[in-house]
Amino acid sequence: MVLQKRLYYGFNGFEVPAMPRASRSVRRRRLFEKKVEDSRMRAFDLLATVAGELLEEKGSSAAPSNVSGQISESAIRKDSIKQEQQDGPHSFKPEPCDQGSCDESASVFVLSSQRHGHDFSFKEYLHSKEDSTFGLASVKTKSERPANTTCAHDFGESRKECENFPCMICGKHHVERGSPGCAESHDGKVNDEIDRQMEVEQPRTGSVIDGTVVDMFHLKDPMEIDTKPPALVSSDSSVEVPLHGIHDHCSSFTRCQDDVKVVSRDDDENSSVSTRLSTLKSYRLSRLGDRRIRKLLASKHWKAAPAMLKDGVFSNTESDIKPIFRSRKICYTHQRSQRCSFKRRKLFGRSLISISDRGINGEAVSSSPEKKVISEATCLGGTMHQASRAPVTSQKSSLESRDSHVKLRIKSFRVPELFIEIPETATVGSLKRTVMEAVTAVLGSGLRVGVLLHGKKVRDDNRTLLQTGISHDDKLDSLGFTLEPTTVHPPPPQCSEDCQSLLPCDSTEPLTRYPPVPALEPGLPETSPDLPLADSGNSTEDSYESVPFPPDMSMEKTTPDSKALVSVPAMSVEALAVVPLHGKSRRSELVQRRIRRPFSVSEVEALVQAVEKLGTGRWRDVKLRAFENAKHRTYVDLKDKWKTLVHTARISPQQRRGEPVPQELLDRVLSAHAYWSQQNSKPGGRTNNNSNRPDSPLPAQ
DNA sequence: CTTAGGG
DNA sequence: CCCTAAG
Repeated sequence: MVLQKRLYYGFNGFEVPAMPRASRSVRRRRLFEKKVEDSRMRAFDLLATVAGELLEEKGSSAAPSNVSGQISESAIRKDSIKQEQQDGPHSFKPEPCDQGSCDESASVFVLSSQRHGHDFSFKEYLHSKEDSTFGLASVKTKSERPANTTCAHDFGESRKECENFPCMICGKHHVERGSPGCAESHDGKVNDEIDRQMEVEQPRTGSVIDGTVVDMFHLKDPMEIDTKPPALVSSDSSVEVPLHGIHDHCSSFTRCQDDVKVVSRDDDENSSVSTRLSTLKSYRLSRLGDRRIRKLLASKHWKAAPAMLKDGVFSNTESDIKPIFRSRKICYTHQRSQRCSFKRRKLFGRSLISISDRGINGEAVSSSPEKKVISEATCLGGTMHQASRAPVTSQKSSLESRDSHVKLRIKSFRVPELFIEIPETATVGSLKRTVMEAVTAVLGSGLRVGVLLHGKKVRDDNRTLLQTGISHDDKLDSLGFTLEPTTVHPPPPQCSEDCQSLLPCDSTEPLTRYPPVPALEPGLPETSPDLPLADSGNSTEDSYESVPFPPDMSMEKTTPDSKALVSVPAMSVEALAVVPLHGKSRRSELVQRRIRRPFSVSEVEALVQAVEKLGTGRWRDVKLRAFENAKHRTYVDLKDKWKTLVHTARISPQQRRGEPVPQELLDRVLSAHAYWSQQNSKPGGRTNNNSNRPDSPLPAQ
């Protein structure tokens, strides 16, 4: 029946411009932390990495607020470079992909800062593929400083301790300060570790990219690493804050387009046209177990620990980051998760979104160790710098004061590769919507932010910025953020964990796939004839799918110059003291709230029509009837909308807000509401006659 | 999973 | 929209 050809597009990823910091009101929304029970919660791959700049609040309250939403890598580079030049303080140098076959491999942007005559640079950025719940990055210093310190921690072994996300804290600071213990782990030390690890791991995962070993390894739980709160930072606190940017080859959407792989095939044939396709298929198969999986996920992985909700202090930190996710909430309770799952299912409807390994691979590749890009840190004096250059004394004082804030500027997030499947007959519009959907789903299906400090992941959510050193510039040579999937994709039935680990990197298997967009298609199941409105509703629904995302979100138009300023308030030490470091809270995740999507008049009309026919109390049916294709409208949403409609209809027009709903509709709402209220209240009587379940249209209309 | 309601 | 208790 469905013989139309479908196109598969693979996006290697694209840049998502950073978002401006959300308003307090938005952030006020409580954040919950979810604990991931199953350590194996290996999300697939890391979705994005972000380079951020951190500023000490002091004096730089008016940090630049433009986000650079680079569209293409080159653009990014230029941008960055340009910016750098402007800012002066940092030297920025994109790492060229010099490796022969590394055409696709990414390049690493490195900003190094010069501190005490040493250059720091983001040397590599690696992501774990297996337990890819986390990405891993390591920082290498320009080795003027031999890596001789040794850390007692062995980062390797913990492959299975997924929960223990790898985290390395490379703190030059530490070295310089000669801190004892693991704190020393950093710089060369870590790198060595990594390199070694890589060597070891490589064969196992067999991930070789462009001849460069790009594998992942796992480190012990960062927590394990004695990341002691930075002692009051001293001296160099006035050092410039370097900006480290990391981008992989496909960091930008535009760029990815070049890379878009379009494979046209018959859905029922050539099941293995290419790796990608086969991959797609496998995913499709995996969908079969969707339900079961969801349940599993819900019960197994999402048994959130509401108890952690009160870890308050961190909430603050995270709340500030939250905006990045477009106000999406992450499931944190069992039920919630179910719902999320449900939604996800719906959202994906016939489409699954997959986040391919590419993301990770790409990232990893991008930072091939061999590549060396160390730009000399040069100029200083940018505004930001100046800010951070505040006298030590002031720094200290700021540290002491509980009001000190840390300001971060996230240049952009990178969303990993996406795969979508869409009929050839689909319109460009639907393609756009589909992509949007995919993006939305990916972004909304649960992402959490990872924080990288000096290329190392900071896993301890209970740590304050102060403790972590994020509030000290001297410790902030680089602060990075990563977007990580919170979803747990159960390993393919046929594959065991090992299998996964053995998956070749090259196979950019899509984790999610986007099926064709139904709308606009001729052969789509039409709505029942007796529901004209529903039809319109349906058709419109889809259009709603293309939720108007914030401009900066749309890949089509990104604002290159804008920069988001995300600030993370530093927490007072005292506050921290109160917060116990529960081991659990480590693996917590943020929950994002769904994006708000106001009902349009046409949607309202469809809703009204459906309710008139079905009555209240049958939201499921209403949904199916009028919003079947509106994946983002759940029956609960419809119910809620009806509730508000009734309310709206009762209040004076002046009190109404939002897109005005035609009075006519409101009248119908009241009418229907009254009718069904009565109908529902007196069920006893002649149920049959009067209101037969199926559909008893409102009498007088 | 659905409903129904409170938040 | 979210969150939940109930069914």
